[in-house]
Amino acid sequence: MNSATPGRARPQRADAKRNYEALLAAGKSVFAQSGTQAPLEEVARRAGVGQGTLYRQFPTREHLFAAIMSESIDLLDRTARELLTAPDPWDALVQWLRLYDESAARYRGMTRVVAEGIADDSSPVAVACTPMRASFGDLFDRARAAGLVRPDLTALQLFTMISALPKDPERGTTVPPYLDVVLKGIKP
Amino acid sequence: MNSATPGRARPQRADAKRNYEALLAAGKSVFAQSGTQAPLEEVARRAGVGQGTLYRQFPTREHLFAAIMSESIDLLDRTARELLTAPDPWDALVQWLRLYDESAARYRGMTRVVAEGIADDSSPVAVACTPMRASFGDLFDRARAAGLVRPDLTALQLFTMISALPKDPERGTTVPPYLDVVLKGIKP
DNA sequence: ACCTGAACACCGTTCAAGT
DNA sequence: ACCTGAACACCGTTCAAGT
Repeated sequence: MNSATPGRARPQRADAKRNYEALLAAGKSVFAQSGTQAPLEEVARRAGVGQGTLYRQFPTREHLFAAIMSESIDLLDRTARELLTAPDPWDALVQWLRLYDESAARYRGMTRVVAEGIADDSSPVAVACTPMRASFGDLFDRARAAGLVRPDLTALQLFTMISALPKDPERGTTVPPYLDVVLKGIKP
Repeated sequence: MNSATPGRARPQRADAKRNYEALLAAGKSVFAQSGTQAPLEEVARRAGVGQGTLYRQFPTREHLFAAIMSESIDLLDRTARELLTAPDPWDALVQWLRLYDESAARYRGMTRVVAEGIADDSSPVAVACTPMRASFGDLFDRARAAGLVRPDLTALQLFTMISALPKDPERGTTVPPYLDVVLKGIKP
C-alpha cells in the first residue's frame, strides 16, 4: 500500500469503495488500451458509474494516473531499497533505471505524465512518487558518492531525463540507444 | 524560403495572401505568449479572420507549427551546411545542436511537437524539416565517420532525443546538464 | 454521504451563405 | 475563389435531484 495515495485512509461507504476499485480497474484498462489521452468519459462508462463519481474520486486525470501507478511505484520503491545493499553501486543504479523503464511501458504516455508532473510538488503524481523518489535518491547518491556519476547532476534531474526519453511505439520502452546514451553520459 | 512549406508556390488572391501572413504573425505571437497548446480560436481572432480561414490555410495545428518554424529551419539548414566545412567535425556538431536548442526556445513546447512529428514522414513538421534533416544528417555522418560518435546511433535518433529533452520553463532551452549528458553519451 | 446523468463550458472542425 | 461566423462535435467539469 502506498500511503501517499490520497483519500484512501479514512473510511468510505461500501459503494464508494466499490466504485473506487471499479474506476481504478477501468482506468488501467482504458489507459493500457488507448493511452493516457483517452477520454475520461470512457473510464466512467467502463466502470459503470456516472461521470460525477469519477470526478469525486479523482478530481483530475493526474489523480487517476497517480492511483494507477501506485502499485508500480511501491515495487520500484522496494526494489530501490533492496538494491541499496547490492555490491556494485553503478550496476544497482542501472538495474533500477531499466526496471523503471520497463514498468513505465505498461501504460502508453505514462512517463511523459511523470516527467511533466514530477517537478511540481503539489501534483498528485509527485506526491505518489515521493517515497520512491527518496529511495531512488539514496541509490543515486550512493553511486555519486562513489565517484561513478558526474557531481553536477541530481537524482531528480536524472529521473526526469529518463522519463522524458522517446518511447518505442510498439514496445513502450525507450529505444535501446537512448538509455545507453544517457547511462554513458552521466558518468563523471 | 523553404520550398517544403505547403501551398506557398501557387498564386493566391491578394486577400488570401494577406490572411496567410496575418495568421502566421498571430500564430507566432500566440504561441510565443501562451505556448503551443493555446486555442486556435485565439489565433484567428488576433489575425482578424474567421475560423474557417485559419482551417483553409492551415488544416491542422501542426501545419501552422510547420509554417512558423520554417524560418528557423532555414537558418538551421544553412548553418548545418556551413559547419560542414568547419575544421573540427565534433565541435561543428555540438555547435549546431546548441543552436537548435536555442532556436527552439522561442516557442514553448515546439521541440516536443518536433519530437512527436518527426518520425512520421507524412506529418507537416517532418516535411518542413526535410532539408534541415538532410544537412544535419551530413554533419552528423561526418562526425560519425571520423569515429567521434557511437556507430549504432542515427542522426534522426540524436535529433529526436535532443528534441525530447525537458526544458527549463523560464529560459525555454534544455536544462544545462541534460545537453551535456547527451553529448558525452553519444561518444563511441 | 454518495450517486446519477443532464447541463454547461470550451474549443476544434465543418459548412451554408455571402462577396 | 475565398471569406465569414454560426452550427456541430467532442469531452472535461459542475450541480440539482435522487437514494
